[in-house]
Amino acid sequence: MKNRDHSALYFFEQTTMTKKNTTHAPHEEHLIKDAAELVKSYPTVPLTIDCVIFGFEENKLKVLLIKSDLEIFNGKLSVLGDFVNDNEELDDAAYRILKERTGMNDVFLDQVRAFGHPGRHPGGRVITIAYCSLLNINHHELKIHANDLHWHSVSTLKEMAFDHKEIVEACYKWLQKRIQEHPLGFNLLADKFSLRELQNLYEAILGVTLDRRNFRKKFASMDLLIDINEMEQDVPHRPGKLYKFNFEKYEKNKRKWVGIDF
Amino acid sequence: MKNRDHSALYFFEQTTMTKKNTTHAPHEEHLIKDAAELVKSYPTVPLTIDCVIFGFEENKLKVLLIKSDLEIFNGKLSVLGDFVNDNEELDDAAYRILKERTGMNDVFLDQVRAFGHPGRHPGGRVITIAYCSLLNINHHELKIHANDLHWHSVSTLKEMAFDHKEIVEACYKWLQKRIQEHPLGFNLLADKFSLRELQNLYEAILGVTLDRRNFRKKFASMDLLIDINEMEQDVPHRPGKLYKFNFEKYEKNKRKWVGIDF
DNA sequence: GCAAAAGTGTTGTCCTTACACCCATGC
DNA sequence: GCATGGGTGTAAGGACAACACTTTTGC
Repeated sequence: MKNRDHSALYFFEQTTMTKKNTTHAPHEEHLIKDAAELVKSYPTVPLTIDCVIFGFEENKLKVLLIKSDLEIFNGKLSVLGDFVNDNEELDDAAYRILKERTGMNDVFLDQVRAFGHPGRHPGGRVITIAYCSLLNINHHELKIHANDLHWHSVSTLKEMAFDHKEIVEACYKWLQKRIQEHPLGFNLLADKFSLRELQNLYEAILGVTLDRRNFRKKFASMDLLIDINEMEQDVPHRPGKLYKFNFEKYEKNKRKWVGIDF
Repeated sequence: MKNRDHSALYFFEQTTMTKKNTTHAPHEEHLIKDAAELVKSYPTVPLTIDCVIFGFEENKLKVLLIKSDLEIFNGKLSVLGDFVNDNEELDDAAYRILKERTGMNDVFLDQVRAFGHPGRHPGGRVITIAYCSLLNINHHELKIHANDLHWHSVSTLKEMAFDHKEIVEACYKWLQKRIQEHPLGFNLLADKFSLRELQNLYEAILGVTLDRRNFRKKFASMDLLIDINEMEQDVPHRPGKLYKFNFEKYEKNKRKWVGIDF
């Protein structure tokens, strides 16, 4: 069968059961009538969500941490977590936790992945699903300081409670990848920002230094920044121009992506 | 504070507690001594894993499905799932399920994400974690045909049981992205393969047509294919050269990745 | 006037794309 | 000899990397 002459869509319009199946009669003898009973027979496990909330301040990437209130961890740091309520959407639970801890709910929040190592919680098996967020520290003064809630530099993380070091690192890698493919960064700058601030942010998150001219050219060629004809104020050097990100245009054009590269 | 003159690493060597913390005494009054009791107080939920196993045959991408044995779904299709045993690693559970259903365990398997919509299972709330795999259909004859296990064309999926349509689609998107950044595709070709086979695979998975010369140049420039000086046999046209993928070299060189693009 | 950062252009290299012809094999 | 896919090269355009000097402001 030839392919080259077919449009790509053609592949996706064909019926393709393998022959093997047609030689077997369907097995309909043991259908389960009571789904609820089936589910009751499953083992169950406590489920939590951990929110890894990154912020940016003084040109450093930070992450919001508390001291674990488990005595066994002896004051080690932990990310913000809580259990998921019965019949609560996972995403909703994540936003609830974020709101409970920071008062914010106008922040994107993405699921990263589940962590379920049986020994990860000293009190028994607990599955956790990590969510990741990025927000502007100066937009969210911490009103609660229970458990020593604070922004901690990502670069100086030592031991943490549970497997939270691993979770933070997984989220950090996820973030590094994500910020290169999506305009996350603008969520953690002020509404108006200078190109220098934008570059500092990328450099801090990616852990690299970038050529200033090339960086500016890159964003200029994307044509997604709006020059608002304002300048920085109160800086101890020549003030830079301020921009806004053109979210509308970004949403319209999105990403036409094909590019094998590994 | 200036950044431009510092190496990237410098950012990651600094201590950065915010001032806010130092103005608050630690709250040590309510430490929890009994972690097990704490965990016992959490709600629990059944946890399953669903394996979305993609295969490639006759230039079409397929996915391994069974008929749901829940009467309520009336024979609708479902991916391979099972609950996670007590104290079983999530990854282990995924490999166990894959092995139970296909007999295989030399296949990569990656977690995609968790699905936890409260209404997704008719028997009550069940959280599932989707794992995704890609394998060579011809390496794995299906020995079990319980529940009408079969390879189903990805392009003709209709309604499915549970939220499995959503899960398959999420995994398909994940796969499309993943195969462009990682050499997954070689797992589902024979050990020796022609460039045409490789291209067919990419075209089928990505749903595009690619220019043959450019495709070949791309892989030639990567220099990750080993020309084994053999030719295709028994093809009804001019035979092509056969290659192997140089996994060793790939592993050594990996990916030095920075490239903002959205 | 000095320190600090803003702003700006060019060149070379590489990657990507588009495109057309002859070749080897089976039938 | 014909049908099918294998194999190849080139030119143009775009993206990226490297690189240095002048300008503006606060102090």
